[in-house]
Amino acid sequence: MIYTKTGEYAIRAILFLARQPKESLIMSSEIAKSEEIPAHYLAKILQRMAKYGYVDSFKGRGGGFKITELAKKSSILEIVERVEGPVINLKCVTGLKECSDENPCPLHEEWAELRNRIYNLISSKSVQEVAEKYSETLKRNK
Amino acid sequence: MIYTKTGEYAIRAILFLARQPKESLIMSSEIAKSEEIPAHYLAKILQRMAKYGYVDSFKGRGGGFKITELAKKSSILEIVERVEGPVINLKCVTGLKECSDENPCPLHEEWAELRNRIYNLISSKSVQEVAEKYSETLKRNK
DNA sequence: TTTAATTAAGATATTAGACTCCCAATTACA
DNA sequence: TGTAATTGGGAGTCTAATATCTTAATTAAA
Ligand code: SF4
Ligand code: SF4
Repeated sequence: MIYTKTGEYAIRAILFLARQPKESLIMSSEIAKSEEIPAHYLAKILQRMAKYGYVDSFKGRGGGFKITELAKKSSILEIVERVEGPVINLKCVTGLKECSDENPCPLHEEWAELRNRIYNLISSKSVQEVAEKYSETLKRNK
Repeated sequence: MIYTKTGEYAIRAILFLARQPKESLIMSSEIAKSEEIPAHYLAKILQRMAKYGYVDSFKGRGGGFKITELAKKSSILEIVERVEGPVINLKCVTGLKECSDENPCPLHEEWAELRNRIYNLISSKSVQEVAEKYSETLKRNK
């Protein structure tokens, strides 16, 4: 896993919201059930995402959440980093402390390339793009 | 980070031992100091590695540890998995639960390739190879 | 106006990993 | 023979992430 559960839940929730019909309000409990995420824990995450402007929240009966334009335009990496803290821990495959720029370990070169590609993979596409393509896949296989 | 601290410490310790002159005994505390690893914690890890046959241990005054042939031939992945538990958690970049073989998310294809390359990177070279190449680098830059 | 449904917020509980401490067993050396 | 230096092993502490629980605030509907 590249990120923590908190980050994973956040992404699963936001991608779920991104696949819903425009303007529809989804309850926290509904997302939790569909995505098999602990309900109260998810509620906290949604709360935070509301503060960050990734979802709009509506209290009271008939209330719920919907994704914002900001979130649609954001990358997965951006959202995860916002939710779970400063930086995803992808410094190193090996996690060796001994390395330095002058003394890279023998795995460094290939690792550096892979690391960049991973970052690119989760930062170059918007949530909306990912969600749309995924919806198509789901439709095709129905 | 791909693995836990425990796994990281194990690898740093074993690579440190692999760089030492043949047959020399190194104390746990010495490794801890050189590699900046909490001493007592490392002691535990070495204890376990002794059980697994990755290091030979010698008690009493003048005692210490040395790497075994088994460890030299093993890959980094093998040792980490043995020390820190069944499997390294590299299932997914995104960590999405929603995916299945029939419904892969849009990132799956590239991710699967990267994941394989990471596994390959840490499983195709032996500890000895990695240690030797690293020793050369250190020598060159001295 | 009352009740039910929903999010907001804060407090608490659980867990796993990381780390520390203590003492027993072993061995070398004075 | 005794003392110091080492690993072995068990128990315990600390911490952050994860998860749960409880109450307040808000809103819609009865
Ligand atoms: S040199 Fe690179 S791959 Fe090797 S331990 Fe350092 S960061 Fe990791
Ligand atoms: S389809 Fe692949 S990349 Fe996407 S969530 Fe599943 S395992 Fe991860």
